[in-house]
Amino acid sequence: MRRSPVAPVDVPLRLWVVLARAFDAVERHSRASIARFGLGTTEFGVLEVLYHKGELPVCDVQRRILVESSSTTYVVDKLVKRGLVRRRRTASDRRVILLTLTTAGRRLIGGIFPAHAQAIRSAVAALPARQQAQAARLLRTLGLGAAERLKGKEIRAAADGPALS
Amino acid sequence: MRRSPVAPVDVPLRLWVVLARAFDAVERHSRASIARFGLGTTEFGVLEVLYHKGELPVCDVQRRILVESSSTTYVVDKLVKRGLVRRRRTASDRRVILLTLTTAGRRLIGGIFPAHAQAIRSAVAALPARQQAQAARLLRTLGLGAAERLKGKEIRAAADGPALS
DNA sequence: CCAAAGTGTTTCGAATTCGAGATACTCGAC
DNA sequence: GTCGAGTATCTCGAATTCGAAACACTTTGG
Repeated sequence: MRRSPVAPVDVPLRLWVVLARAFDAVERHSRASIARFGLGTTEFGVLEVLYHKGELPVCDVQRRILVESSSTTYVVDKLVKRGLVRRRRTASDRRVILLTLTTAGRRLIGGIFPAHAQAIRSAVAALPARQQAQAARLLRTLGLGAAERLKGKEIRAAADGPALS
Repeated sequence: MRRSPVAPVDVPLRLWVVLARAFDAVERHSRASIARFGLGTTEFGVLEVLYHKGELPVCDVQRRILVESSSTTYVVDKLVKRGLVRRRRTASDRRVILLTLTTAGRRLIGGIFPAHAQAIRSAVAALPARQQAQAARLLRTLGLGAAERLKGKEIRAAADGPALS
């Protein structure tokens, strides 16, 4: 009677699977929490970043909410139309557009955020605090490493692609 | 001179942020790896599940690829049109539709999978094997717990919603 | 056997996201 | 200064995803 009838399980692949599943499950909590207030995930993301970091260029916001630039424009447009966010030009660099919360926007996110934070706490509560911190450390390393390798690949692809085709 | 000028950082929120970032970074590797072969993430997901598990009902496939049922129909349709997957009815339960790879589908995914697995290994290589296993354990607990709490909430919402409105 | 509740799959329309490519601007090398 | 590469933002069309609801079938409990 063998212990492992098929394969000794590929650890990296297993990590990727459980990472995706964990993200999905927690994201559903997050989504549900946010949906209560009539916002989408990325809309909430924009408001939250501006709430905690203050006025920021679109590109900085984009990096934090993990969607492409064209999607960011779309989301910001909606928030501007709803009177929650304002666009403003800078003198220092005329390419960038700064985003700020309006008073209404600040009031909205300020009222929502605590409940949302609570929802996230409950979502990850299967791990005790100590293990949450440990998981966070490991995930940070994992994420930074993956992002780093990604940058390398992009550069290689950009150099190879046009040159070799 | 204080150690922590602002806040002592909320561990659950930080965990959620690094989880999302790690997922995003690894997912980009995965996406890029899969795109080389002219497939989308979910298309690949369907092929891979069928490759490793054999013939399966649509609903089983759906649970594993983490998209809603309507999206599953959409993706399976595309794969059927491309001649990679076949739909088949069962006598035992006439509601379910079984999915299988065609010969072409099996050949395709069989040729692709090793390279993809390699891409994933490289994506998560920032963590040594020991820590990968540790992260996988923590994420498994986290994901299962979050999914569990989610089920509870849905039931509560279904009971509350219609009754109280 | 029947009704009601539950499950598996699909349809449809709307919302979101992406990718490629414009546009406008900055910066560094020459 | 000016050319070219790089950056910030936006536009547009296409692909993907979702949610709600329809439909077909099965199961459960009288």
